Amino acid sequence: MTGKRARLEPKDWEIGAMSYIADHGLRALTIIGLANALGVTKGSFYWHFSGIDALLSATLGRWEDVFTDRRLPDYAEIEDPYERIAPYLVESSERHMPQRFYRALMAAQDHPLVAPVLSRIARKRIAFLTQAFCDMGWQHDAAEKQATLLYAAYLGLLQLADLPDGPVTSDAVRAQLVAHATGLIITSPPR
Amino acid sequence: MTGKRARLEPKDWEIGAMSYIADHGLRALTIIGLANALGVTKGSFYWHFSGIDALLSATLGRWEDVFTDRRLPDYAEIEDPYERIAPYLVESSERHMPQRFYRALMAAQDHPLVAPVLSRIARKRIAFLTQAFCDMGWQHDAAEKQATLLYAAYLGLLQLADLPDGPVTSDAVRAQLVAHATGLIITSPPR
DNA sequence: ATTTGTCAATACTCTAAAGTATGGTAATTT
DNA sequence: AAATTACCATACTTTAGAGTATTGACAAAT
Repeated sequence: MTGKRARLEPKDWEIGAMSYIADHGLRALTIIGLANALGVTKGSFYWHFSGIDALLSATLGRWEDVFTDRRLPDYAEIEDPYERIAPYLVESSERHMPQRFYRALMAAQDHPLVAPVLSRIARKRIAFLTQAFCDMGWQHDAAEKQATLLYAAYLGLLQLADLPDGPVTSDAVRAQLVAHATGLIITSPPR
Repeated sequence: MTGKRARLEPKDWEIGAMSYIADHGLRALTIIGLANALGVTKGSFYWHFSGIDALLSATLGRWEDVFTDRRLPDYAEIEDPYERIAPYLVESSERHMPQRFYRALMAAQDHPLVAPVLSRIARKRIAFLTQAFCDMGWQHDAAEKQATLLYAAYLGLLQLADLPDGPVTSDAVRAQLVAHATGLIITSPPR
């Protein structure tokens, strides 16, 4: 026990919602459940937010900002385009909060608040990858296809990775697979 | 109006559940909602099934049987391994009921009844693809990685394909992408 | 034609979670 | 120190959907 009663601001709810969604899925998010997880009651929630949609919007906004908009520029500064893409793909084999949260969003693609976010993110990232492939010598058109394919593989791996008892459950297999995919997809253009 | 009152058997509920899930997602499936869609009330439902889990199990079983267990043997008889795989990948760019249902299941990977089904399906299909790559001259180990990667790309494309306003929304783009992926992944082993 | 069995409609109860209203407590301000 | 503000708890109401019990209608069998 902390002895002190919890005292929250909107940010805390948004971050709490992220882990909650990452852990239990978006559809499992309830005000009461999250309030419990944060050690308060919903009386607190309605002080900060008008309803569950308001919380969701804020949470999605924060996530898009922190994990995409602020990250891509950093990556973009890496000179070697290969080094710029590779670590990105490696992430697909990890299962930390951001990946798990992303998976939860994909699982709720049909949600009206989620769909536009996912579309934007996909586009931003594919644009980023396309640029990298261009820097490796690909024609823009082919680079875009290559980037999209890479992104699709990334999504699929993410998917397979948290399938219990699935074909890529073990860490070793996932690592090998990422290496394989990297070698096959992240290459210079064929002559 | 048919004039005749609807008169259903379990099979009808299972098939109805498939399209309902394909259309609205698994978590949106409710007994009352499905009953309405079928033109009856839940009084009918509880005659045929003990509860929603019973319906789900039956539906998943039917789907696994019809769309995987009965289909792979047919494909397997095709001589040319390339021809055996390619049409399979093309399916990822379609959005008919089976694909949409599959997507809905992926979106509910965490559901206790769904997870094992998805794991089995993934394994069966990857095994099938692995065999095909072996027939193309790949070593078993590399063939398996290649198959898994192909399957991941397949899942990712499925995902991207029904993202509204996403990067692969148009039919033309999807077709091009499938062609691109086919050329890159479904090849003879490198010498 | 009567009976029996099969399937569906109606009318309940029960539960989880949303949302609201109000009162309570700690921190900050004055 | 008193008052104000910010935040939280409690006690409601409301709603959707699960599940149950009973009654009703049509079909098949006898």
